[in-house]
Amino acid sequence: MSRPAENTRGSLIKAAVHLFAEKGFQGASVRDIVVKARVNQAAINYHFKGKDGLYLEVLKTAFEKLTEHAGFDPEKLKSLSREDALRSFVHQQLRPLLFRDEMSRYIRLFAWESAHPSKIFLKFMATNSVSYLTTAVDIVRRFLPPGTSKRVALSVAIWLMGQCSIFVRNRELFAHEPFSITTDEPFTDELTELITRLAIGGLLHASAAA
Amino acid sequence: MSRPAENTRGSLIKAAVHLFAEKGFQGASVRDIVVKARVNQAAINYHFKGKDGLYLEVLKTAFEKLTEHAGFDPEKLKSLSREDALRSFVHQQLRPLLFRDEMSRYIRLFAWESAHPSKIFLKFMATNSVSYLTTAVDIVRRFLPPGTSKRVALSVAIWLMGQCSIFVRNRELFAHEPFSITTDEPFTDELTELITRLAIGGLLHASAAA
DNA sequence: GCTCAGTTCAAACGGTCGTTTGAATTGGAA
DNA sequence: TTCCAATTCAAACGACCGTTTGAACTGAGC
Repeated sequence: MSRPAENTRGSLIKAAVHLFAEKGFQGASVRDIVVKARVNQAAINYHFKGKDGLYLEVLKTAFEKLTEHAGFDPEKLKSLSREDALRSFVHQQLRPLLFRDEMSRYIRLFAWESAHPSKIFLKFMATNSVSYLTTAVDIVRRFLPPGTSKRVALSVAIWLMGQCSIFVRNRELFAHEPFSITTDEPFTDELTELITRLAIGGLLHASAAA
Repeated sequence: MSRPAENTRGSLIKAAVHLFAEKGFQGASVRDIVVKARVNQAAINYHFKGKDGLYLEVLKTAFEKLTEHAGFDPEKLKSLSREDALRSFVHQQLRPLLFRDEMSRYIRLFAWESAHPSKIFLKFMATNSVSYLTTAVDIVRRFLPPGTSKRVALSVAIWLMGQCSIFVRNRELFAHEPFSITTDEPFTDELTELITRLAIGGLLHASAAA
């Protein structure tokens, strides 16, 4: 295998990340991508067996980078108190706020999918999202009563992630009027504390009521 | 002008609302729309000067209906207890989960826009998102200490909306493996109660700590 | 030198897209 | 009834889509 082959693959993925993030899967044509990547038209089909294959590879890259930057260790969380584990989780969820450029492109990729997920994305999520989710479920279960159903625990885990994701997802919108929220490190730390406190309160309250 | 002309316009808009909401602007073809509306292929160009013109009209309709229906009455919320006001707000936010009424379809139209906002949509958000947000701020302020800063109150309001929006935004994703959450009416009601309880707990806890 | 996978390339394929065309149809006004 | 503008219609247009093709090129191994 010659070296240029890897170059072609790499530049195709890089160009595809940019264009899929900007225009979505349907909006970015293979011709747009090969022009940006400076490779031949047929390269996508040769290296990735079609546009779908390239997209799958892009999703893999995005997920890897996101989890890598989030970088939480499920084992480490278990050694912490439930409050500290929750705080650590929230902090990691909010970390993309600090990495503006590359990370926001990956988040944007997933934003496209949430409205109408493609089959590729669904297949991908079915296998790859489990670790994220089980971590969240494990944390909230330490606050919930022992008998709490799977469905409720799952809902609460999603509830927890929603409190963080809205800030991450709409970071650009909130940066402008009338919100004017600048997501620098002090704000992120402050927000981590705020959300952690709010979430713990909710969990304890719901737990006591049940 | 004859009567059938208005029928054609109306059924085109109605069909377009359905298909744009379901598939997005790019995903819904003019052929899909005219088939669903049971009109001729050329009707869109005759009545709306193209697919863009139809989309503009659809967005206008959605804007009108949403602002006119407004979701809820801020005055009415003030007459309720703070707990009931919160529950009402949460319930309203979760309404799109049921995907039954036309209002949910309009909200879904905007979900598509959030990934790749058009200029029309951005102008709309600048003027209309404020009312939603101030409503949320008003509600959370009834739980927070009197001296709470504007910035914190705003963050808490966003926090509250995030808990609901994650379910709405990712409804379709959560419907599949490994989540398998079917958002029927019983579940939505249950979720309303759950989120309300969690949110109230968080607000009281944060309030007491401050 | 020659061989031969691996890789790149220009060109074309069949299909769908949004839009245009020009004739046929409709229904109220003269 | 005749007229005429508004509307509907079947058919086609050109552009773009993802993909395929077969030949040309590349470079390590013999």
